[in-house]
Amino acid sequence: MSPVAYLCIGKREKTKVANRQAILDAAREVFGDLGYETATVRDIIRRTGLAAGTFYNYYRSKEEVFAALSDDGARRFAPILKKVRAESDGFEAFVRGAIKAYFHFLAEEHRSWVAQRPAGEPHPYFPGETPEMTAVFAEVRDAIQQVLAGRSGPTADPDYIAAACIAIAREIGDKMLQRRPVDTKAACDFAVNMVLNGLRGAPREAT
Amino acid sequence: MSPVAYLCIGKREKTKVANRQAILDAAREVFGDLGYETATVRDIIRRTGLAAGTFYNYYRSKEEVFAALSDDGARRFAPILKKVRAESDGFEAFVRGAIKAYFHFLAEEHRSWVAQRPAGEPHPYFPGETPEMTAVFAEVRDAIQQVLAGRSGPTADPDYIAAACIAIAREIGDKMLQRRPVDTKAACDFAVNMVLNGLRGAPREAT
Amino acid sequence: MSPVAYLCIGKREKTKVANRQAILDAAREVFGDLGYETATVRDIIRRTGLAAGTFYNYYRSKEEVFAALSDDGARRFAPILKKVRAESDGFEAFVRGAIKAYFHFLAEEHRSWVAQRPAGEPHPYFPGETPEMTAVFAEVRDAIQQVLAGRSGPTADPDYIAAACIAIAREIGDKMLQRRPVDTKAACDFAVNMVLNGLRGAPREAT
Amino acid sequence: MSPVAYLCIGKREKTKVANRQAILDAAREVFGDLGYETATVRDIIRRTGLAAGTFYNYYRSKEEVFAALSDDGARRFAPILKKVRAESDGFEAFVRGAIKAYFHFLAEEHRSWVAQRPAGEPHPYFPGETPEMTAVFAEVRDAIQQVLAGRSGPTADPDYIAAACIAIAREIGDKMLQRRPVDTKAACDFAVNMVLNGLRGAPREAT
DNA sequence: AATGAATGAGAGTTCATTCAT
DNA sequence: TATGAATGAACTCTCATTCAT
Repeated sequence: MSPVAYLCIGKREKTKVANRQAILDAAREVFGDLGYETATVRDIIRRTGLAAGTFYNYYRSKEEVFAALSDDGARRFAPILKKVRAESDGFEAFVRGAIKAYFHFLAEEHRSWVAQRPAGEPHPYFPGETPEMTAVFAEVRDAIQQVLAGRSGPTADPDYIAAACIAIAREIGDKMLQRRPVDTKAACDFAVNMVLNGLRGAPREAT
Repeated sequence: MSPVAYLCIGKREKTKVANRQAILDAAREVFGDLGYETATVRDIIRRTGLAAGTFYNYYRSKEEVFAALSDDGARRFAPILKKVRAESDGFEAFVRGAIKAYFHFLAEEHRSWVAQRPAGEPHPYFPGETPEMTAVFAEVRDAIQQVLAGRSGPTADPDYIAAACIAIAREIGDKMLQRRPVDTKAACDFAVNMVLNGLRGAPREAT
Repeated sequence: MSPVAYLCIGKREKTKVANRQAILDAAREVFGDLGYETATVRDIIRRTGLAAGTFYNYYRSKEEVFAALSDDGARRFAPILKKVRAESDGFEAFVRGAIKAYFHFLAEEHRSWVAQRPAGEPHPYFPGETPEMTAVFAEVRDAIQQVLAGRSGPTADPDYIAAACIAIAREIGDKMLQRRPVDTKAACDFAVNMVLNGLRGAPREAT
Repeated sequence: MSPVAYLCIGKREKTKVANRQAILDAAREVFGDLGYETATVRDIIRRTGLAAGTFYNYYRSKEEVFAALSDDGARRFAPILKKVRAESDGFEAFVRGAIKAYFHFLAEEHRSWVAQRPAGEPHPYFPGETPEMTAVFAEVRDAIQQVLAGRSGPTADPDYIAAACIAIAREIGDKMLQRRPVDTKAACDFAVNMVLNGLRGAPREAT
């Protein structure tokens, strides 16, 4: 409408992108604070300062913004993980690199989504179940299984192995974030040790 | 009330007990299917065929039936765990016994509560987060920490150790239940191996 | 069934009367404490120690027990009022006698039904609206109107007069019960004065 | 929000105000018909034709709409009463003015809230207990007591006096509204007479 | 595109009443 | 007749979503 509309990136355009991001950020915080079920769309848009209806211009539902959050997390962690794989020489190096990367990613993320586990609530929402992390774990699982598949000799139960590794990383990562100060080095050492020593027995059986 | 109440149980008492159990069972299923938050009291009573109000003759709220479920699970697992501790000679024996007991408990339980993870749902409720298991894990954590505390020499990070052990047991137990046939022996071997080997490194650091 | 059933007044018979009275008494208390609307049938039967269903053997509904309470109150006050009328010589004597009788009746009644006016509640239930008193006022209204009708010369607005007298008696009676000590004499004097002097003007107009 | 909000009112704002008023009016009617306790939020919104949830966009609870109604009534009557006090020379003039003002206020109000006393109902809600009137009476009580306090010589029981005056005004006002045609003049004369003559005796005692 | 009031299905819960025992 | 568990309609209130502005 305005004659210069095609010259500058319209304020509207910028707002559109900014709003999408604002909603995403707010959703991350709110899901972190309240959990997926407890969180309401109102909680999310209230935190953005936008109007209720505006939410639906960007996401069709609470579920969709959750999915978007997963994508977002995965999209940021995926390249990190890929780099680790490329640079790792052997399974041990990969495990060490991946856990380290994950713990740093965890620590550096907005702490906003760290679950505030409300005491009385029976069903807390914990970091590893964050939309972002759910997607991350899927990536990790694939990576582990591909690495294992590439190893010489048949490997015992790659599905169990991936599950156990992720369980350890998730649980220790969670505990790590609850401590002050957050000590990624110590957590990393513990988790890597646990995984590598733990697996030392298992694959051997298969040899 | 009647002095012979414990000898002859009237039909009323029988249905009362049966209803209480029916609600508990329905709640287990519904929580398993939908998760604590999504599940509604109506979902629970609908599954029993009872009337809406009847739920409140037995439990005062959704939260209370959840707690009852936790108690129920814990009450049944606690003595098993205690027996394992009493009969175990050393940490390894305890771990082996506890994991075995847990996996058998898991397998023998009503399969009713096995989460049906509906594909599209963003926030599944998985077995290890079952009310029953939540309580069980608390018991296990205590047991591990007591056993660790009793060992000679300072041990590295009992909190991390307990967390990792439980994470493995939970995750592998979950995976185990998803396979057909359910092979407790294999799952048990894997988990025990993982835990014992995994920990072999960690405590050593502390010596 | 028992062979002597027709000889003695069965325990059942006695219980039946006693239960009816117990429910009535409980209802009086509960209506007094909570108000008609807030009070529940459960509240009433709980106070009697009887079972929920038993209530319905005696009264068909909450409304019916309320009506019974009204009758009860009226039945006890009616003869008192009748006696006052019979013994009163002239309007003044009647008013004096009736107010005195009412205030004593009020003071001597079980204090149970004195409204506990819960502070925050917007709509308290006050003594004059007690089922018993509602019926009493109807009687008084009739008495006043009959007395006025019997007087020589047409009287101004007997309906207004009755309303005003009752309003004063009710309101002052209420206030009286709230004071410690309860001083029926002072309240009585005030109310009688108010009514008699107040009316002195009104009927005169009609002469 | 818009800087000219007070100049041009958008259609939205208009309906918003209209809805708020519609709910208030409906509440007045419903409270009048059913009484505070019996009335439900559903009853209120049903009468407006709005959706159930809409009620909560305006009032947080039944209690809040009741309070709003009280405020509304008091806000409109308070200035009238204040004017009467300012213009009245002496107690008699004040009483006469206040009662007249009250009766006119009563008559001119939306008749909507005139209680429809359904015959069978055991616990009618009568005008004087209307949320609006409850607030009004509090004001009147204060006014009477202040006027009495300002009089020369100690006065007998100002609390009883206020109670009696209000009782008369309330009751006669109520009766007045039930008659056709509504004759404020007659009711006013009767009530004023009653109050002034009635009090003529009482204060004298104290002299 | 942004707004925010309106919507109405559905949540948890209560309670007068019924009915098998 | 007494019991008290079962019933289910109705309540207050929430919230994802729609839609007129």
